[in-house]
Amino acid sequence: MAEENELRYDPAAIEPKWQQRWAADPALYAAEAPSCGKPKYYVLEMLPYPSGQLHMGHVRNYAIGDALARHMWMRGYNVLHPMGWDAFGLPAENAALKNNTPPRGWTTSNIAAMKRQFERLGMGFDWATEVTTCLPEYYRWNQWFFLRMYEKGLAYRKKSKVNWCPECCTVLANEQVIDGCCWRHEGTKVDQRDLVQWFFRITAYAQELLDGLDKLDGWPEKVRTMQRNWIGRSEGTDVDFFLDDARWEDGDEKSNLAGRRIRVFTTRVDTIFGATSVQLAPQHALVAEFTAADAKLKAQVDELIDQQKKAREAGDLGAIEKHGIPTGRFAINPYNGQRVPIWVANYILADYGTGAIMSVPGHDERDFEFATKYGLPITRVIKPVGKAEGAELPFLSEDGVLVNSGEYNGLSCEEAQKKLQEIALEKKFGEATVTYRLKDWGVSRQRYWGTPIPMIHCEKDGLVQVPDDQLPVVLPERIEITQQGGSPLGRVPEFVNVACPKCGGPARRETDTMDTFVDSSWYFYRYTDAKNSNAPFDSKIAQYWFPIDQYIGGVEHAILHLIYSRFWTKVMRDLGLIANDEPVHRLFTQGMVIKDGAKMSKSKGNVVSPDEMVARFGADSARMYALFAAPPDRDLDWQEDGVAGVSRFLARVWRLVTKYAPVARSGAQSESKTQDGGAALLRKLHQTIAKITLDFEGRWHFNTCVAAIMELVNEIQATNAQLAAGEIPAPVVRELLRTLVLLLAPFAPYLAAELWEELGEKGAVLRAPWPVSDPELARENELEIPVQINGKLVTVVRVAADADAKAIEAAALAGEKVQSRTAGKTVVKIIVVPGKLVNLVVK
RNA sequence: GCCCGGAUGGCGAAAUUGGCAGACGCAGCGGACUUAAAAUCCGCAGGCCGCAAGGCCGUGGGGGUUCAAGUCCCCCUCCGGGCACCA
Repeated sequence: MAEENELRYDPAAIEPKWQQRWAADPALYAAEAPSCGKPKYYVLEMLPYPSGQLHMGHVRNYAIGDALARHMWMRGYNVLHPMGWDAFGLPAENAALKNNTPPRGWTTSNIAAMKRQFERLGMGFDWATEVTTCLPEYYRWNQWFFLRMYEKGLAYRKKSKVNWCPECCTVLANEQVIDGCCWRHEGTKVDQRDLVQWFFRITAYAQELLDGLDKLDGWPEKVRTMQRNWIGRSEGTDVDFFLDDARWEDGDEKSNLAGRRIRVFTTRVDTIFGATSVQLAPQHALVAEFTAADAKLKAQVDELIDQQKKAREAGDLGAIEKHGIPTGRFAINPYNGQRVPIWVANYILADYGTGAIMSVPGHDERDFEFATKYGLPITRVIKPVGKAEGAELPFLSEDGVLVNSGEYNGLSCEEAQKKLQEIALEKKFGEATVTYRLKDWGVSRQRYWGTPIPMIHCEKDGLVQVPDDQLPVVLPERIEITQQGGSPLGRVPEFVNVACPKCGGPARRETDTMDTFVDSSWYFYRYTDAKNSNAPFDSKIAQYWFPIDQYIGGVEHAILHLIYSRFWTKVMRDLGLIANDEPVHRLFTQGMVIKDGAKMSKSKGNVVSPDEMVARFGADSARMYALFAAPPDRDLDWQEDGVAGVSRFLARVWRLVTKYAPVARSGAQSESKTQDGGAALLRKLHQTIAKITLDFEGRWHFNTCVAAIMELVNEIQATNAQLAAGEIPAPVVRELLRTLVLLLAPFAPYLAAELWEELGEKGAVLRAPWPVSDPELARENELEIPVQINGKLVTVVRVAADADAKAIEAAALAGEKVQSRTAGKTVVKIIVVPGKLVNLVVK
C-alpha cells in the first residue's frame, strides 16, 4: 500500500510541504534593494477586492502574473511582485447590515481567507510590502493627497447633477455608470440628483491624458481607444449670438437683456450662415430667466427636463424623441446680423460645451430632424464638391465650399473655419476652443466604509483643511450601519463635532468619504515603500521601480481605475513626488473566464470554486490549466475535463522525472553536449527552450508554451525503452530532466520545486538561471519539404537542412509520385522556397 | 451609426514572416496490462466516397490578388466589447 502511494503524483502531499517551506523563507519572493545591481522588473496584477473568495478570474489573472514574475526571477531580475487589498467599499457595509458584523471585522477575516487561498495556490507575492487600503496607515495618505490637491485647486466642491445609485445610497462618478446603471448593481438604474459634492479636477489634465495615450505603445490599442473616446476631445469654436430684445414679436415689451449674449459651441462654424435658430439646453441659465415670469413656459421646460432625465436613466440619451419650445425671444447671428428664434430643446445637453448650440439644419442631422419636425427653415450653405457633389441636405461632410455665406462664399470648409475664428476673436464675439467629454471626477460618497474627507466646515472660517499633523482622520469604529439616507458618519457626533483648526470654535467635519477608486489610484507606489510613516512613499525608491513594467488585469477597468491612475500619477509628478509621467509601461488585459457560454458569476450559477479545484487536482493543475486552455488575452472556456488532463500530464512528468532522477544525478559529473545518444531529444529540448523564452519576451501565448512542454515530454517518453535500457547517456538525461523542470517552474511552481530537489539540485529552482537555447543543438539537420503540384500536396521529400534550391528541386523531381503525376505533362514553372516547400506548376 | 475584437474538427485550441490546416489537450474508438475495474501504456482519429490504393471537399459567406491564402485586398453575415443627439 505504502509502495503504491510512492508511485503516484500526489499534489496534496507535495504542495502543502512546499507551501510551508516558502512561508518560512520570506526572502524567496522579496524584492531586493535598488543597490542590488540587478535590473529591476516590476510586475503587478490588479489588487482584488476582499470579497472573501477568490474566483477563477483571479486564478487566471494571478497565474499569468506569477508565471511572468517567476520567469523574470530566473532571468536574474530584481523583481517586485506585490499584493494588496482594495479593502474599502460598499459590500463590507452590506455584509455588516446582513450579518451584524462590523465592516472592519468582515474585511479583515476575508483578507485572511483570501491570503490563505493565494498561499495555497503558490503565488509568489512579496507579503512584506502588502498594502491594505482600509488601514489608517494607508488611507491617511489619501487624505494627505486630498489636501495637496485642495491646495492646488484640484479638489473642489460644487453643487451639480450627480448620479445617485439607490442601491448603494450614494453618488457615483460618471465612469461608474454603465448603461445608466450602477457598475456594481447591474440593473439598478441611476438617478440624477442635485447635490454638493467634492470633485477632483481631472479635466485639468484632459489634454495630457489624451496625448499620453499616443506614447503608451505597450498598452492594448483597445484600451487606448476607449480612453480616447472617454476623454472625447473635440475642436471647435465658441461664438456669441447677441440677444435681441429690441423687437419683440408682440411689440413694445422691454427687457433687461439688451446687449447680452448667448455663447454657443460648434465644431462647424463654417456653417454659421445656415443657422436658423439657437437651441438652449433646458437647464441653461437664460432659460431660467425666460421662465421666471412665464409659468406656462416653465411647465413646458420642466417637461423637457423630465424627458432628459428619463432618457438618462434609461441609459439611452440617443433614443430621446426631440422636443422643443420656442421662447419667443430672438438672437442675432454676429456674422451677418440675421435674427433667429431662440428655442429650448431636450436634445441639448447642459453639461457639454456651453449648453447652447446654433442650429444648422442644412448641415447637421439632428438639427435637420428638429427643423423638419417644427417647420424651421433649412438652408444650404455648403456646396458639396468632388465625390459628394450633388448630395442632398442634410449634407454633413466637410468636402465642400461655402455658399450663401456672404463674403466667405467659395472658401473651403476648413479655410472658412479658420477665417471665421479669426474674425470672432478680432471682433470679440468668440474664439477657437477645445471641448472635452471628460468630466471632473466626483469623489464624495455618502457611505461609511471609505476614507474620510479631511475637511472641516466652520461657520466662521468656512471650509478649513484638517492640518497635516492631525492626519489621519480616523474612521470611527463604533458605528451603527443602517440603510437610512445621508452619510453614516453624520450620525456619529464624536466624529462630526470638532474644533475649527483656525478659530477653535465649534465646527463640523465633512461626513462624506472618498470614492474607493482613490485608493487604487496610487496603491502601486505604496508597494515600493509600504512601511513609510512620514510620506506616502520615498520618491527615490519609487523612481527606481517606476514605471510598472507590466500591469495585468481585466479590461473592465479600462476607463475607471486606469484613467484615474494616470491622472493621479500626473498630479503626483506635479507635486514633485515622482519623475514618471505614466504609471504603467506595459498593460495586459486578460480575457474573462467563461463556463457554459457565460461569464462565471453567482447569478448565473456557473461558478467553479478554486478551492474545489485545488482540492481535487492541486494548485499546479488549476493554474496550469488556466494558462493552457486559451491564450491569456482571450476568453477562457472552463472545462473540468481539461483540468484533469493537465493533472494527468503533471503526473506523467512526475513519474518520468522521479523514475530517471537517479540516472540524472549520476550524470552530474560530465558535460552532455558532445554525447550523441540522444541528439534528437536534445534538439527538441533546445527548440522548446527557444520557443518558450521567445513567448515570455512578448507574445505571451502561454497555452502554446504548455503545449510545447507536453510535446517535449511526449518525445522523451517515446524513448522510454532506450531510457530504461540506459542507452541515453546520463549527462543527456540530466540535461533533459533538469531543463524540463526549469521550463515548468513558471507554470507549475510546486511540482518544479519538488522535482528540482528530486534531481539533487540545491537551492530554490526560482534562483536557478533560466535555460538558454543552444542554436547548434536546436538545429535540424534534415528537413521534410512538402512537394505540391499546382498548390496541392503530393508528397514530402527529406533533404539536408542547408540544401540549396537546386538540390531541393532535384530531390522533389526525383520523387516517384512526382514522376507519375507529371508524366506526359509540361512543368511550366517550379517554385522552390528553401527550407519551406516546392510547388510545381504543371499543365 | 462609429470604433475595436472574434468566427478554424464533436469540444478548448494551434499555425510567430503568405508556404504541409488542425500541433497540444479534452471527449471518442481500438489494443496491451488486469480475474475484473481504475490507473497506466501503445495506436486510430476533419468530412464525404471507397474493401483498398486513392479521390473529392474543407478555416462564417461571396468575390479578388498569388505558383501558393486561415493569413493579404474588396463586399457581406453573425457573435462579443466600447462609444454614441457630445453640437
